[in-house]
Amino acid sequence: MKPATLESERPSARDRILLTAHDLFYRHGIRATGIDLVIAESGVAKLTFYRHFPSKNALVLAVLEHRHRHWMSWFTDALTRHRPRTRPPLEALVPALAEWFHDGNFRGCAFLNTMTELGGSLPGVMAACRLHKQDMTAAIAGLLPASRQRKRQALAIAIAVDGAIVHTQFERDAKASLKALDDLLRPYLG
Amino acid sequence: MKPATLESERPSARDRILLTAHDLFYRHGIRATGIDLVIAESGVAKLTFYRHFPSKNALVLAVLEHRHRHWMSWFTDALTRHRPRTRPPLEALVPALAEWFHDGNFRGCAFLNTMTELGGSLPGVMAACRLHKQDMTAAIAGLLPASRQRKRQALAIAIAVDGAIVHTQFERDAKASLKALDDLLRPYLG
DNA sequence: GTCCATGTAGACAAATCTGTCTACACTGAT
DNA sequence: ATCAGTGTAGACAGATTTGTCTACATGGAC
Repeated sequence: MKPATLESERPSARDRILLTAHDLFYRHGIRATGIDLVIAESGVAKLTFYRHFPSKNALVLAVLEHRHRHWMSWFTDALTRHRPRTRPPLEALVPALAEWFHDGNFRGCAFLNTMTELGGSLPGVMAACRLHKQDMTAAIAGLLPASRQRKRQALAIAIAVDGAIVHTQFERDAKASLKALDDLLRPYLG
Repeated sequence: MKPATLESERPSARDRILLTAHDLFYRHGIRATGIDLVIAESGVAKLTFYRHFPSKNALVLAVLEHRHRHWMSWFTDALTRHRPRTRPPLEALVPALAEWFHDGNFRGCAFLNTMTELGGSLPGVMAACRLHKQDMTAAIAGLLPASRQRKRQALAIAIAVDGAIVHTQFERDAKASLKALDDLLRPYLG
């Protein structure tokens, strides 16, 4: 996952804020990350920050939106990269996730994390999280053969994936999680 | 899940603090819950609080310990209550979880929530979370027939359960989660 | 009776966090 | 040349949070 911006020029102030916040929020959590730190790390003045984002909450929502675009484009790309020629496309799922789980910066699903941190308190977070999971599930459904049970199967698989994500997050053992996920997926591989 | 204390007498100051904190932390998150609120809600003086718990962090760890005991005793009890006479014991799992998921106060796994909120920052939280999941997995293993793959199967099932927990948490649709979990478990039911 | 553990009420210090405000500099378009 | 937009630096207000401290009450053990 992620180069984020390959452009060689220095990104605009807004982008620097967004990317810095994305990193800090993901790494340390949102409530644990003060605005002042985001501002210092992105090398921007306080007034500049507040010109682009009216509040920390607005920044949080913008970061989630950015994260969603970024993650989904990585995910669909990884799925096509690992797509096997002859065998069922679903086999791409575990290798794709393996890329992510083995990334040194992996800290679970940003949407699940954000939701547990401030799901109830910041309106919009819940919706963003649902949208994200919905799109992830749809991408998984795209790997399954058309059938009357496709949606149902995709949901079960998405739930297994979420389990593997959180398990990797606290157990720090990507290999074991992936093997277990593979076990759970076996019946769906035809 | 839970009556917590059936004793008719007023619980001790320490217990009131512990139970109040448990509720508030679980419902609104830990960082979102100030010490002052815990103190006010448990009807205790500030000094009394600090005589029992040297800091908020100590309270957090005590609450997790309490939660672990409480949850595990509910879990094993629910599993035996739903144990079918003639069919495989694993069939008790979904009905047991259904009790929890349908509880109006359900807000996901307290350990996963706490870990995402302050896993890195408060030493001890990570360990408590691992211990909890380890014990949960062991309880699940107890439902499986002895075999060389029992541990491996229990891990896969525990991951599916965690997925169902978080899915219920953000989608608020216990029925769908439980059906999907049932799908995932089918191969393990013999 | 005295002492100690345990309790209540609430003021207070110190840190931290969000958001506002003043003052100034650079750049490109008109 | 001027002006609007965007930027920097940093002081400041106001709220909130954790944890300490003083002063006092009660009830059981010895």
